Amino acid sequence: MWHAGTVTTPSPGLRERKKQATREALREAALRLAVERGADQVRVEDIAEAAGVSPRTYNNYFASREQAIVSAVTADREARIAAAVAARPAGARLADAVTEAVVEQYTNAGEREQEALLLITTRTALRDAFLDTTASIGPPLTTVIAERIGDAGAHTARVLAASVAAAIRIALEGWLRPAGSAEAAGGLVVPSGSLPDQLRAALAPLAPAFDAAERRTHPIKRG
Amino acid sequence: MWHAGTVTTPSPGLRERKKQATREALREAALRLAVERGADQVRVEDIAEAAGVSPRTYNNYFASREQAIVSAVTADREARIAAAVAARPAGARLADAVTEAVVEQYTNAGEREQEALLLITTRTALRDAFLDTTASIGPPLTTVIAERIGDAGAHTARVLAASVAAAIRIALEGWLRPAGSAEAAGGLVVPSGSLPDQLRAALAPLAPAFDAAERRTHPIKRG
DNA sequence: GCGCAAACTTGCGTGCACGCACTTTTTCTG
DNA sequence: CAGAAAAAGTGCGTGCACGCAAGTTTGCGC
Repeated sequence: MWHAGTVTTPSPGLRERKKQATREALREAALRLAVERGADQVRVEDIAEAAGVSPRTYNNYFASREQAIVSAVTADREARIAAAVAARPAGARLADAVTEAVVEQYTNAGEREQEALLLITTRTALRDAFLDTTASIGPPLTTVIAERIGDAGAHTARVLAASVAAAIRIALEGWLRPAGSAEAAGGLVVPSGSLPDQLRAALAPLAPAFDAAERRTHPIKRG
Repeated sequence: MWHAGTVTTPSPGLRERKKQATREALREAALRLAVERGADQVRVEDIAEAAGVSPRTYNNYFASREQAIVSAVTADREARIAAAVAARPAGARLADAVTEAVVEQYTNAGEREQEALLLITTRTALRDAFLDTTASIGPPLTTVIAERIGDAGAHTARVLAASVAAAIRIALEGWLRPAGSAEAAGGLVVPSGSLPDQLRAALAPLAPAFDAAERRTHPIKRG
C-alpha cells in the first residue's frame, strides 16, 4: 500500500518509463537551452524539438514554459524532503525533523543547479515559477506528518504541511531578493541572511503548532 | 467605506475614482455575463465591451479571465478580514480573533454572491481562481498580526498570515468538493461539514503557534 | 490659463495554454 | 495470438496574456 506518486516505479510497465524519459528529456533540453541562449530566447517549440516531441506534447508534461526549466533544478525535491523526514528517528521532535530535512534538501546545491539558480534569479518569470514549486511539497509532506501524528490528525497534517510550504516560500522570497520590492505589507525589511538561516527563521514560528499536534497523539495526560 | 486602500488613502483624486469605476464595471459585467450565459460562453472581449473598454485594458486590471468573475464575489474580503481582526479587543487571544474574523467574513453571503458561488463551484477554472484569492489575504493580515505581536516578530507575522491563508484554502477546498478527487496525499477523506466548521477545523492547528508568538511579546500572560 | 509630465488606454504582434478530434503505441483479455 | 481497450502523442484552431509603442487623459507647477 503506497500512494501513487512521484516516488519510484519498481517496474510498472514499459510505458511509464518512456514517459519519465520524455519528461527528463524535456527538463534537460529546457535547462540546457536556457543556459546557452538567454531564458527569453527559448521558445516551447525549441524545447520540444530538442527533446524530440511535438510542442503540443510539451504541454502535456508542463503547464508553463518556465516549469520545465525550474523542474530541472527542483527535480523531485518534495519526495526527498518527505523521505528525509521519514528517515529521522521516531522519537525526535517532529518540528526539528521537518526543519532539518528542509534545510538539508535546500542546501546541497549541485554544480549545475548552482548555475541554473543564478539564471533563475535573474528572470522574474522563472523566480515565480521557482517559488511556485513550494506548493508541491504539501502532499508528500502531509503523508509523513500524518504518519507521525496519527490518522486522527489527518486534517491537521495537511494544514501543517501547507504552512511549512508557505514558510519555505517566504524564506525563498526573502533570500532571492537582491533588488526586489520591500514595501509589501508592513514595509518591514529583514536583512537577507543565508538560505539556511532564512529557512530556520521561517519555520521556527510553526514549531509550537507541531509540538501541540504531536503531543495530542502521545497521550501523556489523561482525563 | 468603499475605498480599497490597504493602509492609507493617499489622494481621493478624480483619476483614481475613474479607475475604480472601471474596475467595478468590469467586475459587474463579468459576473453578469457569466450568470446569464454559461461561464464558458463569456470571452474577455465580451466583458470588455460590456464595460466599455478595450480587451487590452481588461488585462491591465485582471490577469486572467476568471479573476474578474471571482473578484465580484470576493471583492475586498482581505481588507475586511484584517479590519475585523483589528476591531477585536486587544486583550483577546489572537488565535481566536483571527479565527472569528475569518469565519465571520466568509459566512455572510449576500444574495447575489450565493448565486455566483454556485456558478463558481461548477467550473474548475473558476474554483481555482477562487482558491487563489486566499493568497491576497496574506499582506493585510500580516500587518494586523504584526501590530499585535510587535515589530520584533515581523517575520513571524508573515509566516502566520501565510499559514492562515493556506489553512483557509484547505478549508475551502474541502468545502467545495462535491465529487472531487479524494486521493491526493494520504487518501484520507474527511466528510465535508459546513464552511464555518471547515474553517475552524483548519485554523485550529495553528492556534498554538499564535499563542507562542503572542506570549513572546506579552511577558507573562495567563489566560 | 498653459503647457508639461506622468499615468491610463489602446492597437498590434507574438508566443502560449488548452480543448477537440485523430493516429499511434502499449496493455489487457478472451 | 488476435482484437479490443486504454493511454499517450499529435495537428489544428481558438482565445488569451503581455510587451511595445503610439495616442489620450489627468494633474500639477508656472
